[in-house]
Amino acid sequence: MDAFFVSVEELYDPSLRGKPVVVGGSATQRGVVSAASYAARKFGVHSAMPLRTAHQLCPQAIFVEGHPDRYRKYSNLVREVLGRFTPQVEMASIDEAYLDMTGTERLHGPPLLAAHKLHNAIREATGLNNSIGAGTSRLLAKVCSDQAKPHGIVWIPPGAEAAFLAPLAVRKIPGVGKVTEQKLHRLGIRQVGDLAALDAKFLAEHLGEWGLALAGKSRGLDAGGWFVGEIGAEPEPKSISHEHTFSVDTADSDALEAALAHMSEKVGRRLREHGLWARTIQLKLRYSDFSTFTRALTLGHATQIDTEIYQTARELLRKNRRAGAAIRLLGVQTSGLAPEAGQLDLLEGAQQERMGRALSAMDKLRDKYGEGSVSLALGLQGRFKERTHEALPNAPDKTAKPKK
DNA sequence: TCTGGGGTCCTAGGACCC
DNA sequence: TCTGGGGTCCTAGGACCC
Repeated sequence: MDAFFVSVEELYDPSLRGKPVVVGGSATQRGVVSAASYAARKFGVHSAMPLRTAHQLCPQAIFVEGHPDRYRKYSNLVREVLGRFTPQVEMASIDEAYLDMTGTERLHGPPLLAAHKLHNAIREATGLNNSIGAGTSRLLAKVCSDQAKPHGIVWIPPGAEAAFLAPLAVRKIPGVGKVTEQKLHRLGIRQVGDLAALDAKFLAEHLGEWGLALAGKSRGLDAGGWFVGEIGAEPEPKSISHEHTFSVDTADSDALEAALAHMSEKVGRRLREHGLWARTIQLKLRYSDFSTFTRALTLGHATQIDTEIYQTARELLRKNRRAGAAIRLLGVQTSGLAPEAGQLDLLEGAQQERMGRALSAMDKLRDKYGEGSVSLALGLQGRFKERTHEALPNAPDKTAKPKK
């Protein structure tokens, strides 16, 4: 999808159309640009840029808050359209998908015709601009769709892959970022054609396993960790996390632990939604100087219980934080996810099951009556009301049992 | 100009096991 | 008295993507 977040905002407020628009928050807020309209891009504004920088570059830009629910809604609409063309659809992100069109020629015609139908169908169903790349691999399709933007279609027929890729900058290959680009430049490699001309062994020597994958990509193949496997399988998440950058750095323990409790509840809730249990809890810490640390602990069993996640994260925080130092960001991540609770003795297992059911009931109450309607007895002194403005209600004392 | 939040994959070292 | 080879799990950090 082209400038997806901006385009969706334009649907809700047509007066934004054609103007420089930045999605991500106010111009003075801590944060970065999630999406910029093409009018804003003319001023050098792009995603991942600090909001304040964007404001300097383009003072007349309109800054709007992001609305994830709206984007999810339109993403689902697009997904429905894609499903009409082939069952083998893989959403690669909220605004990007791969379709395996193998064997659909009799239904949809040759690649370019099928792409046009799809392009129009998406536009009709959502009112949103989109770009389509078509080719013999996911890598090709992805690179083509980038070249097709905005609102275009690019198809590279079989056999033309290498010639199409050769003149492109190495940075155009998905997976080649700033660091790899610099590394390649130092080796005298600037274009994809330079890469393709090299011996795979040479690349492997300088870049390890990644070099081998690059050699394949430079020839238009789906190689390396990305892009392997069939299109269409919805993979289970490997980690679930929540993090928050404070609007002002803080060393206040109550505020930090309240934030941690809030994030633990968010993570626990999403684990339950996915029906997943986590064995590893990770704490993420960022100080004022932007130095960032992670500390993890793997439990003897798996959990999806808010309090257990919270207590583990809190221990990690208490043990590892630099005393007195102001903290910019805290995060809670869970990994080692499995669909079952796993190793527990019978008694503990039964307790976990009951706790899990109680929490799911709480989740339903929150759905119905709002986030503040129920809370776990997390024993908080502080309140967490950063940015989200959903302050936790006063928690009962530690001895209180969760209500039925 | 100070740098979000949600992810995936890779690397590398150490513990531990056979 | 010096010191293998393979494998898995865990931890920490980093590149990269949207």
